[in-house]
Amino acid sequence: MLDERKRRVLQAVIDDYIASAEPVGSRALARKHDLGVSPATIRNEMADLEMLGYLEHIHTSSGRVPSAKGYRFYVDGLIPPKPVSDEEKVLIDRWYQARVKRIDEVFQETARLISKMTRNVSLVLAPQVSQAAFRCLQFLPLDDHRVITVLMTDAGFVENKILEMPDGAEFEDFQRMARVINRVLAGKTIRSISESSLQMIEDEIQDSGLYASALEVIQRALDASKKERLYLGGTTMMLEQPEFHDVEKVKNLLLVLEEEELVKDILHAHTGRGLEVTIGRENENSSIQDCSIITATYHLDGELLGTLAVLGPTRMEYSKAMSLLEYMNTNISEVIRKYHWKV
Amino acid sequence: MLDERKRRVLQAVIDDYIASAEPVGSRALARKHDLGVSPATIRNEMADLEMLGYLEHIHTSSGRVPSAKGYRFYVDGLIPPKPVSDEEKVLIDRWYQARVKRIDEVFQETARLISKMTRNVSLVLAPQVSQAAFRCLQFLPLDDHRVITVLMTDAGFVENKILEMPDGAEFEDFQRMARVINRVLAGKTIRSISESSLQMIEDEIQDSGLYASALEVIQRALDASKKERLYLGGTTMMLEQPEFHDVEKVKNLLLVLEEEELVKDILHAHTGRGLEVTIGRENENSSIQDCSIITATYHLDGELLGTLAVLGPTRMEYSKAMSLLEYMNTNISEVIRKYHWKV
DNA sequence: TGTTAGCACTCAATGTAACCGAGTGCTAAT
DNA sequence: ATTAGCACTCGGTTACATTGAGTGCTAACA
Repeated sequence: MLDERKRRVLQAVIDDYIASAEPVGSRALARKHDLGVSPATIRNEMADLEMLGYLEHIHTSSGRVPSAKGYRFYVDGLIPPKPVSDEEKVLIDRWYQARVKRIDEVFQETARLISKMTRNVSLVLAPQVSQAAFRCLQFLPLDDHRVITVLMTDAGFVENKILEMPDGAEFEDFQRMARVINRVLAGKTIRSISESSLQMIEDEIQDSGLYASALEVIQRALDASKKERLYLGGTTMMLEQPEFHDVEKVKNLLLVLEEEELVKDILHAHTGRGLEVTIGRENENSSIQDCSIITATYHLDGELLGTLAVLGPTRMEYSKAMSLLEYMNTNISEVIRKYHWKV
Repeated sequence: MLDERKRRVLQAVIDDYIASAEPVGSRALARKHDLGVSPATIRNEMADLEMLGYLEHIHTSSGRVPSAKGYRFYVDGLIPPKPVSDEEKVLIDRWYQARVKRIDEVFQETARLISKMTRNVSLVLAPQVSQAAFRCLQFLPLDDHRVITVLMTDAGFVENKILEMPDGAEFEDFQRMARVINRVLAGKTIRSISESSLQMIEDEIQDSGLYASALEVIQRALDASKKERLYLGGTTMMLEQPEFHDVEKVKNLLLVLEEEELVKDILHAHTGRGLEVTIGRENENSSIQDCSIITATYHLDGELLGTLAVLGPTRMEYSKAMSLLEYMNTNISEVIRKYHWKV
């Protein structure tokens, strides 16, 4: 374990580097933070820290830069508390109370706020619709051979999908089907709609001669609702970070972010209860190994609903991002509770 | 008017510059395009073209670059036809025929295809929902004091919005209202729902004591449907263009593109029937004055529905982008016709 | 008279050398 | 154990010469 002074030096180095994005040297360090020792001593300490793997050296005679291990130690223990400021809280709260919104706006704006305040990319994974309670399914005629299926849930999600009517089917049939479906599924969580529920529907519908297509229709409507939605924010902001002054890097990162499934996988890797920080190489995905991700999962009644995350260069303001995520987390949980989300 | 040879030289210069992004000189020009004259002659012609304002010179002794006027002349007359290749057509057609989709997916994918094939940013402005025919409005209870309003149109658009119930209102009241509304508005274009229609509804509802909130509720549901939707594609692609190797430029452009209203205004400036090309300084908006926009409007029964556009550096492949837009335009018109869009 | 070869000239880009300065590592003094 | 001092490193900057693609002009040419 590092002694007190080493820890202070390490913290000073990292704080400095996060603020300046430049390798930090002993003299500058002694000047800014008063550690009560001379640059020479700091040099010795830094050499030790490098031996131990917490700092890195590009070459002799350029300042030190934190290593992944250094950031890890920093995040796990040294990190200075940097609570969300009151003005920021006001800003956020005002927004959340502003007015009743469609639930997807809530997620979109949450992403926007997070990225605006951390100046990094933010990611918000919204709960699967399938975790909400089924409210009703309606069919509406679109034209002679197509119907619109509208699925509604407690949380205010409305999912719609165009279905082709099987040959010979009449819209009347769909309406009858809707009545059956709604009766059987009323109040159920979408996810919990199991084989047995579908079986019941099947049984009821069978006499009407619609059996063949009925299950498929429901299945497709439900499938559409299983998709988790991903909201991105601040892809522009990241251009302000010095590490993204290189267009190649920007392009790589943007390409990753465009792959929705890939991003979801990355987020799904973090399902722990509290905040999780993944630093540089710790990331599975090699194209973001010079980035860090902070994730926060939100829950209701102990059930995992979704994830908030900040993605930035390893040199990111961990403290700020972490406290902000924590704060937004409580906010979004609150909103979801208000919307009567059922699990 | 330029004589034949000048036109050929101008075209060669622009073609070359579009392909290479480098100022083009007389020697190289003579080598690649065989114009049948020596570099010296080409130099003379280029000097003339510069006099006339079609070409520009950063300084003595670097090749020529087309001026806005040069591009304009090129676009208006010289442009080599570069039809969409058969493979590309196959690719596009296959996609369009793939399966029945939600209409918003059609627009989103159209944007993606355009940007993918032009390697530039694409913009797709979808028709206002209000240009579609009203199909039905439904209220669904969300909780004690809120209802979900679902508005459906012929074209398969489903718009939903959460409304707060006025104090003392019962969900029953909303259902009665819905019946009235649906009867009165059936078959009307949403845009054409005028004061008189609303008046009729008002009259019918009045006795029920709901008058005060009824109009407002409908109005808000309709308002939500007035919004045109904008779909963007290929913001990543543009990073491949050499003019965007500078992060500052990228940032500026991305900032503009983030301002949805601004972008819509830019597109609204072009309502002409065919393709319109706006080159560099011709753009009103100063932050895109080193870009060109090509717009194509699509129509149904003579009525303007929406816009497809490509946004790229002034040095863009006009010919390709133009023919592609034209092709996509017929495609999307076709799709819309199939979807029974009513104006 | 229009075209072309030749040539002097220009200027961005590239390469090279010198220098500066922030920073280190080591040693010796405190 | 700490620190002052000093030699050394190396990226970054500046200055300067070189290169090469390109022009403009003039004179020769068809």
